[in-house]
Amino acid sequence: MIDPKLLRTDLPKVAEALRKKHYELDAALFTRLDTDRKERQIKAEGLQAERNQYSKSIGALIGAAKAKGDDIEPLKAQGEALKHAFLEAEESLQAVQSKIESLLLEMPNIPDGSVPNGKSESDNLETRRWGEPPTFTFSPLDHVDLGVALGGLDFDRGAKITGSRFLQMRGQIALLHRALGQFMLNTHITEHGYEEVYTPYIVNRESLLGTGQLPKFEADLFKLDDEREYYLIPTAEVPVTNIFRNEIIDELPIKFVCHTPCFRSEAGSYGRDTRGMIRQHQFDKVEMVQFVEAKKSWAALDDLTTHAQSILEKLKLPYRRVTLCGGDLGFSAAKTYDLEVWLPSQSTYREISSCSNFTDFQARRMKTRYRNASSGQVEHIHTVNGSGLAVGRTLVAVMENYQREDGSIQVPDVLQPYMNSLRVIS
RNA sequence: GGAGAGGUGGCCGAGUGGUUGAAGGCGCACGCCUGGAAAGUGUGUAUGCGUUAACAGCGUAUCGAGGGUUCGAAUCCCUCUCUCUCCGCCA
Repeated sequence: MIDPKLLRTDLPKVAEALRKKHYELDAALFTRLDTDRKERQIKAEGLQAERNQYSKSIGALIGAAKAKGDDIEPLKAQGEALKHAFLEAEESLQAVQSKIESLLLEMPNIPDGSVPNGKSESDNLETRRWGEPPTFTFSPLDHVDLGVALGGLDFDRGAKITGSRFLQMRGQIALLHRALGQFMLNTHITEHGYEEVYTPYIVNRESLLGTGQLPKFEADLFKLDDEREYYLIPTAEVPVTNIFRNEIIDELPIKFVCHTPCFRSEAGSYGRDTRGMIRQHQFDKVEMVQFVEAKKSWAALDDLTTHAQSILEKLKLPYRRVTLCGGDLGFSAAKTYDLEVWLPSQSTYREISSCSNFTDFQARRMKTRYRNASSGQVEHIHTVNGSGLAVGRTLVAVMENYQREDGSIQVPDVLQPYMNSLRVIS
């Protein structure tokens, strides 16, 4: 959530910054609500102070009245009157505060000044390109044809077991998929300084509010039919980032990596990527999450992005990096770099990782803070996260880029130790 | 699923209706003491919100969460939640 103090002091500037995200901030509404809030809060707290003071003195007043033989009922009635005046003011304050809270919870993070203008994906800015797309002496197949022919990908049975956008993997393809996850996890642990965490795959509403999936994006989530309001995680970002919800952290930075399945309802994307495993309701992802001091989040984003890139480079998969434009930027992010891997079947680069700085936006929603050693003050931390990488899409990329004319797939060198030294999938 | 016991500050632990944001201890910070240290000793040591130039003062909230009773609730009542113990079941 955006710092309410910033909204009060610099409303036009915030509204202007949010326009880059194509969000129209209703400044008049906010000002009106906040003016009301201030007025009502001062009134309610004043009445409460009066009531507290009266309660403290009533013992003596009753004692004195009794000594004189006076009726003590008027004294109690006075207390009652104070209570009712306060409760009325309190109720009116609550009403306006909950309106402000809803408004704040639906307001996206402020994009960083360096974020390019633009409306959609096509306005994203390419900032890096690595590797050469492979050239084939035959016409390359897509991962569906390759995987089905190898008996490793089974979309029909996935659909039978569950429904569309689910798949089953088998044999050496399933092994390749598992090897990719293990390789990514191990690399981040041993080479990039992350600590492994295992978390629940089902989260509550508070956690989703904390990272920003709720209240606005309920439709993207799978919700359990249960009175407890539980949801399947759409990304490990949710459970991992919420580890420190409502906590004050002593030692920063903290770097976690977590391999989980992710569940997305993909509502509203019915026509897109219907073929293959690019867009599934369930996919595996290795997620990196960093908790850092406010001053250090931009360096952390650069750092984390190179960690994701190194996975692609070790796998020798050609990719490019784009900086998302304002219109394509997610709700909670201040800035995002997407990594896109080359897919021969589509002759294009497709998203395989998304690395973002959320500044203090998630931390404010989660109330995650740290004690600034130099100032002694408690401050909100910054959160930075990114995929390192989406495992399903990496499988697609390996299959397509490493395919051979006979339909077999060469195993990338770095994966062989994870696959019992298997060199070719056939 | 059944039965019972509990959730108080960074930690331990008092506190069953009225100067309790909360005794006491530990830890931590700073000072005194000391040649230096330990011991001893003194002071301080939660977070949010509001007001404010102020991280000064003042006000307000918070004793798992929410609701209720009362002039007044950490203390009484209700609901939820989490933890622990025993039985059952089970990966």
